[in-house]
Amino acid sequence: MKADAFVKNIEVYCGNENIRFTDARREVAKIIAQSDKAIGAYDILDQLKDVLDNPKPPTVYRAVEFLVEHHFIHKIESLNAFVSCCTDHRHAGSQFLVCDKCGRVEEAHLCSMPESLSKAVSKAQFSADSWNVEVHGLCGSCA
Amino acid sequence: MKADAFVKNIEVYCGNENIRFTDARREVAKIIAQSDKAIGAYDILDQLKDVLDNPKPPTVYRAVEFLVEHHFIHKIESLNAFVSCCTDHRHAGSQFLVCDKCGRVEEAHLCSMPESLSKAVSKAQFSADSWNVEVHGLCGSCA
DNA sequence: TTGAAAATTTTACTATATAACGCTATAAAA
DNA sequence: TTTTATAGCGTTATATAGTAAAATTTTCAA
Repeated sequence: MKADAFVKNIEVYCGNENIRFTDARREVAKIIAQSDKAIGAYDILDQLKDVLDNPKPPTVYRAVEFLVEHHFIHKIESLNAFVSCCTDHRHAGSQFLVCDKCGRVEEAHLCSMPESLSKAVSKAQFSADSWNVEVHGLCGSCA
Repeated sequence: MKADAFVKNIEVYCGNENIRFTDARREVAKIIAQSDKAIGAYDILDQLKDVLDNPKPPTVYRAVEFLVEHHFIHKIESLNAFVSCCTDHRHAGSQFLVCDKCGRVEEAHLCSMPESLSKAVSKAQFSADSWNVEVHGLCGSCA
């Protein structure tokens, strides 16, 4: 099961790094990994109520903050929702293909910032820390 | 003055297209153009109170919806805020450089989707309608 | 001058996100 | 083992962002 492997992976990471993997973090991670779409904080909260005692918004937001910081999940800004990150790599950049019909989100994996973009960045004398692309449209199954 | 020219431009457009340029639309456009940063809906609302009689959130949201639809402003998703669009072109894609220090937003102007990205999109058999890039970092003056 | 279309106003509400504060658990040092 | 520092949590309250729906007004053309 995908979600279990995902959680296991975080567990190992936290063990190595001496970071605490608390119940709230574990359950939120699991909920996000189990969802086949990007999932919003309050939907996470609803599901969290089944496994934790009376969780409140900050419980969710703290957990997602943790998971984002450590690159286990991403926030899709145009949806105010979260997806699990399937791969391991640390990246300054992320790219998502968001299907406006079925809601599924696929992550692209560009190794580096596209040249036309990095040119524009340096032309503007801008120093980039992170970059995020969100492409909206229709996925293969919905097109 | 930049904001005046901006408003004038919309006025002309609306004249040509037979679209109404109401007070709310005009004032919201002016407020956004006058701001040197991306500005949120409720900050717009605050300023709007000085020039309109008791405006409420829907007043702002309708106006920005109009301005976004007609490509006069953009929404910066990672900030939940709006910037005026300096150029005229219709684009399926937009790119922003957001300074995390001073808050200024610069728009890049890629003519087309970067090749590495469009490759990833077609590889995923995805049909793209629109794409948006938000680069965070430090601008030239703040670096 | 009236009627259809477009836009607005208003009220109320839903959704998203964070501040603040005190308490608890854990880890690390003494 | 006790102390101490810190990370994390629970709780309350509230801030910020965004929308639904219905009544009303404005506009413009027939």
